[in-house]
Amino acid sequence: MTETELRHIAAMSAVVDEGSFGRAAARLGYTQSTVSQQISLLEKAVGGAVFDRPGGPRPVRLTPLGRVVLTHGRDLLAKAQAMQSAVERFNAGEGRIDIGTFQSLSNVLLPQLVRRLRQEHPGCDIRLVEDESDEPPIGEVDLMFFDSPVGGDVEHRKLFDDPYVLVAPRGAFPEGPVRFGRLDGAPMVAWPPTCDQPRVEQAFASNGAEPRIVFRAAGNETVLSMVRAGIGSAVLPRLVVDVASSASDEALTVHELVPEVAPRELYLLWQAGRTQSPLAERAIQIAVELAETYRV
Amino acid sequence: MTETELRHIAAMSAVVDEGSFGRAAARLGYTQSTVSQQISLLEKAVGGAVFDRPGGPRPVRLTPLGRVVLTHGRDLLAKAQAMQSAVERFNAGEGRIDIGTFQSLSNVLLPQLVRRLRQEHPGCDIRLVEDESDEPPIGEVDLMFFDSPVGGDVEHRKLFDDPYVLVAPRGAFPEGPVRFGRLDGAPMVAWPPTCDQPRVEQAFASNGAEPRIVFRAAGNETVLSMVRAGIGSAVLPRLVVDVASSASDEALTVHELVPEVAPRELYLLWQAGRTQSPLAERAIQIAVELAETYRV
DNA sequence: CATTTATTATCGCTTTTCATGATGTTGATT
DNA sequence: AATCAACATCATGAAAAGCGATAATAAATG
Repeated sequence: MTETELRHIAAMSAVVDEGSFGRAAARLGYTQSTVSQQISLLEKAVGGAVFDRPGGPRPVRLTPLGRVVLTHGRDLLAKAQAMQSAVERFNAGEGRIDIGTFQSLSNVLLPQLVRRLRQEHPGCDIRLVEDESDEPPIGEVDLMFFDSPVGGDVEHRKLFDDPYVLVAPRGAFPEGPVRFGRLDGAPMVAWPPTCDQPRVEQAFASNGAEPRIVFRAAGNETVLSMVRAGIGSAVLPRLVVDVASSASDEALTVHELVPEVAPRELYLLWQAGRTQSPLAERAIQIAVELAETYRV
Repeated sequence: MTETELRHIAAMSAVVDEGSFGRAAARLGYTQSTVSQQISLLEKAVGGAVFDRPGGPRPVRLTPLGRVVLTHGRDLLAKAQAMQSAVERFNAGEGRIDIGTFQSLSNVLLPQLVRRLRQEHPGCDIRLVEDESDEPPIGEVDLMFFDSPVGGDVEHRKLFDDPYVLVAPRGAFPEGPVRFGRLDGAPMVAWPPTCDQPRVEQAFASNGAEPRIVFRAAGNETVLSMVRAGIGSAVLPRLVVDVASSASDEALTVHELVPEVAPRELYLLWQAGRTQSPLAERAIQIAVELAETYRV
């Protein structure tokens, strides 16, 4: 038995609408002959006539079997169309995207990225997965921000370098660069030893300075508040400072460090060898564009 | 763009289940090559890859687009299968049949017909449309019992003749045939003047007898009860009497009429030129068979 | 490191199906 | 009887399905 084909059902549906094979053919862009054969094949497939052809100029009429086929068939056609439109929406970027991030990284670039994505694709569904554990949740997300180009099955794109700077209560240091030696024994506020905080403290050690860490907090805003309150200074990526405090913050001064600490790097990661959705592709593109504006 | 085909979606679904093109092919009775091409065509149709093929013995994995297609596609397949099974049930006679009838006609043959249909097709849906109006509801039913082979676009099959007999309270008449003349002025119970009751009264008239109708009721059982109660006699089709009263009904006697009244005829009608469902075909067949047993 | 193994992709070929245009058939209408 | 408006059928060329063989790939294995 031949397989029941969507286009045959479409033909049948059109015939029912139009009341004649010929008009149905015209509507579908086929020949009457073709429709005739399509219906014939459909009838072979379902094992019986779906139309009574009274002959002459009288319109064809559904048989009982035809009613059964039509009912289900239209359902089928509707579903097929739903699928097609879902695919089209997907390809137009109206899908869903899951972006992984770390709180300490996400403050700068992510909000702009999300804003532009939503602008371009109002229908899309953007989910942010924030995870402070050391285990990056890649594999569960489409895209992920991170500060190192993890190994393994992961592709990456470096976005920009974010140099570390010293943030101090106004007056604690004279304007201009500050040598690491000056920080030996100075009171410092810092992140907990996650992320690349260890790298910062490594930098102190290799410059022969041992800071006195008087407070640790994970939130960037919290750390800066402590500094503003004069509790101590902090070594933070520049973008964190720029974003979290206005440039003309009266209570703070920002100093370059000498010698320079290896800057924090920002990467966009995704699972290797995996086809991305158009939305994810676009997200990468936008992220790179935005990164340009930060790379001084 | 190529049209999205059910068989491609089926292939995709199988690939997802089996984790490999080859195994999917085996399951579907295709070659691996064929499945590969089917997926390729499907991908052309939806405008992007649905699988990531990592190469080597690693199983293929769905892309985001693939997930969209699979979700809708499986739905589509389910609907297609639902249609096929509906068609099969229909062809097996598990469909529905609407039978039109008149109460005064239906008591004899119909119950047996329904019983046998249900026996053969336990899943089928039999609906009886009883209509006492003079307008036969043909067109709204598949099959219809009637007492004349209506004209127009109606095909018919004569089932049997049902001769009229006289039913009387025991003792009212001597055993054996009764001449019409004997009924002149006799108390009679009768149907209301619908159906072919007029024909009966016509028979009286043309035989020079004028009965005294003391009661009219539409229900056969009611009429017979009246006769049993001695209120009068009745002229009824034989089958009505046979069915409604046991043959050895102590209170009744049954007499042939002389001269014979043109018997009531029972026809099975259906709309001409219309393909009947297998269930209806079978119903006609059974009705004819049953009719044989009544045709003396 | 070379080999094996488990995969998918591709090529050429045959068979089937699709769609067409021309022609035949049917039954009402004039 | 001729005409008209339907659907059916037939022959044909084009497209696609499906197959078998072969290549290509990447992990696993020795």
